[in-house]
Amino acid sequence: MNLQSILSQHIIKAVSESYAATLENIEFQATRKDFEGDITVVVFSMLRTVKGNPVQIGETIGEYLVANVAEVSKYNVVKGFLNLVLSDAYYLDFFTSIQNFNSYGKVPATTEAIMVEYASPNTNKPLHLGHVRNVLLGYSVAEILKAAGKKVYKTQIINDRGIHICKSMLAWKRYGNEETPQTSGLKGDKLVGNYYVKFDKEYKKEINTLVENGFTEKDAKAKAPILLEAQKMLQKWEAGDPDVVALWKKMNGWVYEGFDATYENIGVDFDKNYYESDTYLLGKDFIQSGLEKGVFEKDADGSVWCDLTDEGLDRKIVLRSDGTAVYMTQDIGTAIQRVKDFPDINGMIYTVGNEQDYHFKVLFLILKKLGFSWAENLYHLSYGMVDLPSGKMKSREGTVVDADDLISDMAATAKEISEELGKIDDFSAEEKTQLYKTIGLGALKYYILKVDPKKRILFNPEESVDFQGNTGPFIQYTYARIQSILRKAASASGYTESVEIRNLTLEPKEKELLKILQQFPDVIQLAAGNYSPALVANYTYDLVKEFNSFYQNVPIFGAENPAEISFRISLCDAVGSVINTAFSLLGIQVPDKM
RNA sequence: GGUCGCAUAGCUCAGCUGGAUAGAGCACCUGCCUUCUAAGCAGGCGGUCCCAGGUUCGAAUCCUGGUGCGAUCACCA
Repeated sequence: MNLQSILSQHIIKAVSESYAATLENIEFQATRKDFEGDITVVVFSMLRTVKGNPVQIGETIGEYLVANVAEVSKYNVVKGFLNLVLSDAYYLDFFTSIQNFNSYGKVPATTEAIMVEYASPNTNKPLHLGHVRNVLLGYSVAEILKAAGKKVYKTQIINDRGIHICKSMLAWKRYGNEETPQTSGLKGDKLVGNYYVKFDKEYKKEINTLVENGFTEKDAKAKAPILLEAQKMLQKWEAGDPDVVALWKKMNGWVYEGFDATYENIGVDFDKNYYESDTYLLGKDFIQSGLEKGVFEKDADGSVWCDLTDEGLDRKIVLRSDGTAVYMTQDIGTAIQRVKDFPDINGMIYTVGNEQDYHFKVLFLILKKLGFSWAENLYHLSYGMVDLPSGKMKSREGTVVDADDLISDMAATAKEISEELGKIDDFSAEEKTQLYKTIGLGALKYYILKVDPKKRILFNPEESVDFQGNTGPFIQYTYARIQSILRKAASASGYTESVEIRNLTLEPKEKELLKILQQFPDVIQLAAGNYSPALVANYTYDLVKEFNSFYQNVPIFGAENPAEISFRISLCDAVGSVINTAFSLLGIQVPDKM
C-alpha cells in the first residue's frame, strides 16, 4: 500500500475519533518549498464534513499521525494546511526498494495492444519541420505507451498517389532530361521535390498568360494546360497505364530512399507501412452496410451522406455520386483494414495536425455508428502547427525548413560549442561526429517535445535552438557528469554495492532528489494517459535541476564516511538511469561524455 | 457567420483532479573554476495569469459573455 492510502486511513480514523465525522477522501499535495515538510494534507477541504477551526483540526490530525504512523516524524500547521515531515528511513526504504534502476518506472507489457500512426507524408516532396514535430510526437507517445505497459504497433500512411505526385512526374518528364539521384547526386526526395516546385512555377506562368488573354483567375487556374495534363496523367495512373505506373514507381522509389534516410537520421522506425495506393479503394464496401443500418443515406443523385446534424456537426459525404471514394471513405476502410491486420489491437492513435480536428471527429463518430467496438478507443493526437516568423511554411514557395538541413545545422552548432569548450579532444573523429549528432538531435527533439502538443510552435531559425537552461543538451550534460562519477567510482576501491544505508541522515538535497525519483512511475502513467511527452520532458528537467544543485553543493567522494559515499554514488546512478529512461521515451540519446 | 483550439514575466514555456506569497529558461545584473565536467551552481531584476461577470472558505485553473490570434466548415486530400 502506498503512503497516501496509509495516511488517509489514519486521518479518517483520527477525525472520526475526535470529531465524530466521516471523511470521504483526503486531499494531498506536495509541500511548497517555503514550508517545512514533504507532503501536505489540505484541511480546508474537510470543512464541509468536519465542523471546526481548520488549524485546530490540523493540529489534532498531525499529533495523531506522529504518534501512530512510523513514517511521519514531524508536523506543522499553517492556516488550513497540515504539513507532514516524513522520516529519512521512509525515503531510504523507498530507495532500497528500487531493484533495478534501468527498468524503474516502466511497467511490463500487457496484451493490451494499440496502433500509433505517426506519419502521413506525401511522396512529392521532402520532409520538413512540420513532419518532424509529427514524427517526434508520435514516436515518443508510442514509447511512453510501451513503458506504461501497452503493446504498440507503429505505423505510417504514405500518400503515394494523387494529383500531387503526378505534378512532379509531369514536370520531371518535361524538364528532367532523365535526371536521377545517381546522375545528380541529389537525395531522391529532394530531386522529386524540385520538380514539384518546377511544376508550380510553370503552372503559375500559364495562369498569368491566360489571365492576360482575358480569362478570370478562377478559370485560368482550372484550365491551365499543364494542370489538365497532370489530371490526365492521374486518370492514366488509375487506369493502370504501364508507362505512367512505371514512372510513378521509379519516382516514388527515389522518394522512399530519401525518406528512409531522413527517418534513420531522426532515429524513428515503423512496424508497418500503409500505402494509399493500396487503401484508396477501401471502405466502399462498408458504405453499403452503413446504408442498410441507416447510418448513411443516399441522395437522389446517388451520392451517399452521413447526417451528423444531431451531434452538432454537418452532413458529411462518404461516397461521390459517381460512386468513387472520398478521403473519409478511405479512412473508414483503412481503419477497418488495420484491425484485420492486427487483430489484437483495440484502438488507434492518429498523430495528425490540428487542422484535421474536424475530420477525425467525424471519422470516429462514423466508425462508432457503424458499430465497431474498438471505435471507442480512437484518439486523434492533435498537435499545433509549426510556424516560422515569416508565417506558414509552404513547400511550393520554398519557405520550408528542411528536416535534413535542420538536423545537420543542429549538429554543426553542437560541434561549434563542443570545440570551443574543448572537453572531448581525446575523442576520435568518428566519436566526435557521433556526439555532435547526439547533442544536436537532443536539442532539437527536446525543444519540440517539451511544449504541450496542442500548442502551436513558433520556430525561429535565426535564433535557432538553445543549448543552455531548459534544453536537451543541459540534461545530456548532467547525464555525462554522472557517468564521469560512476567511472571514477568503478576505478576507486572504497565503493561497495552492498552497504547498510537505512541509518543514514539525509541531506535536504538528497531528500529532494529521492522525492522526485519517487514520482517517476506516476509521471509515465500520467504522460501515457494524456499522450503528452511534454510531461516527461518537464519532469526530467525538474530532476536534473535538482541533481545539479545536489552535485554542486554536496560532496560525493568527499562525504564523511564510506556509507555516505556509497549511497551518494548509488543515488547518482539512479538519477542517471532515470534520465536515460526518460530520454529514451522522448527518443533522445544520452552521451557518456561531452 | 457556425464549430473547435489557444491567450501566464521583454522572449520561449511550466503550473496534476480548484489550494498557501503564480514558477523555470533565455535576455539583463552580481558572485563562484588549483576540488566529482562552469553546456553548471548561488543570487538579483522582471506579472492587470487577455477583459468583465459568476460559482465558493479559496479561481491562472471551473461556468457565462466578450476581445484577440489560429484552424475548420468542398462530390480536395
